[in-house]
Amino acid sequence: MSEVVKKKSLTAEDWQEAALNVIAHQGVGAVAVEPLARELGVTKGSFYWHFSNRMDLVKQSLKKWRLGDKKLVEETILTIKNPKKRLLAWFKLSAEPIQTHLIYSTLLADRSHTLISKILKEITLERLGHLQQSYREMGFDEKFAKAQSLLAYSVYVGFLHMSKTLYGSLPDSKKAEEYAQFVAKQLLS
Amino acid sequence: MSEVVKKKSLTAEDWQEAALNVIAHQGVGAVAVEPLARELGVTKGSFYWHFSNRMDLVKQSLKKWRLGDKKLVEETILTIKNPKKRLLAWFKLSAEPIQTHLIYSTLLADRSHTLISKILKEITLERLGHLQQSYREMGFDEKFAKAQSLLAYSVYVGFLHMSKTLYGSLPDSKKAEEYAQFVAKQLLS
DNA sequence: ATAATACCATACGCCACAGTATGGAGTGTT
DNA sequence: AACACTCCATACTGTGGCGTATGGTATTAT
Repeated sequence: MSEVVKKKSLTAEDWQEAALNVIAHQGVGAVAVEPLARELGVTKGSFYWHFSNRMDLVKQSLKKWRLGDKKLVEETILTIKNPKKRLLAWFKLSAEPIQTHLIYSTLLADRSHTLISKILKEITLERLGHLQQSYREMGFDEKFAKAQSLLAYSVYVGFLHMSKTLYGSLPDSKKAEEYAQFVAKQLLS
Repeated sequence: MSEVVKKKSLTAEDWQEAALNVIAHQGVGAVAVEPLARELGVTKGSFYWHFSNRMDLVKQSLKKWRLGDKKLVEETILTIKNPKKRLLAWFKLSAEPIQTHLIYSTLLADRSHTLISKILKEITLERLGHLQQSYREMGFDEKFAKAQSLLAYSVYVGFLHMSKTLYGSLPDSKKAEEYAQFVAKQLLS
């Protein structure tokens, strides 16, 4: 039914998506050219036509991921005017079983390259900013908003790892919803 | 001053400590025999006298780590009778800048081997049990104790990653103490 | 002193993957 | 029909690490 039409040739995006899939489940270190080529049913010849080298693929893949993730947050979270509701939506989205979270949680422990560390720091600071802003808008003072946003973000990161560790995958939407509600209750009062 | 006495020969423990150091900073995937040998000033010949192969080293290193970590928790946390004080002590220890936390946080994103996943799950469940027990002893009902322990443990895991991500290393004792106090205030009331 | 044992160096074969060089099939262009 | 361009296969070279085989040196035991 789905995708019966065999593609004649691959695009750079095809390679990036395959790479992101590997990153989400095995980490950046597992992104290898030849295995990927095998998986896609082609050879290295194709790869080196689309990319200059291995790191180039990783770089562009993560760029693609960041763009998609940013778009998701901007459309579903930042559009919410009420700060408390915005935070709640953030907690809920955080617990949603989607690939972007898997990628992020895998990146978090990867210190194999300065590029990764740099990206991680940028994203984290950006998101902490959003949280802090919301807490400020709720009327809390600067210091508390900062501490609370750090706490909330720690919960987010920790939760991702926990679920992956315990269940082998992210929890289903129902359990996630429950958990998000509990977290919100503890962190929004 | 320190360790002026050059050792004549290496022990298996020397290799394990070197491996744990690599794991803490680069992850299990970065544990390689020849680079380690270079670092220790010997050759592979030494390694394959002490261990049967690479995975054997990883296995024994993580075993050593778990033993040390378990001992630490048992001596400094589980001996505390008062459950609230015990939890506070746990939060404080969690924020302490010691290697064992680095190792744990690095392992959390490593899905390169079933052994790692297995170990992670065991440790996590064990620690969650301790937390849950404490919350129960504080008088909370089963369901709340479970949810709260999951939340607390998420904060712990998240905090480890956050500090490493933002500051490149675990925070100093002073900041850690501050943070632990804040967390305790939010999660112990 | 001699023999055994502990520890390590050297040298080897093997393999997986990175990256390059080049040719060639398909498709569109004029 | 001739050409160009896109995409990929094939066939290399090079490197880094794994694991083995074997011999050597220092230490300890007897």
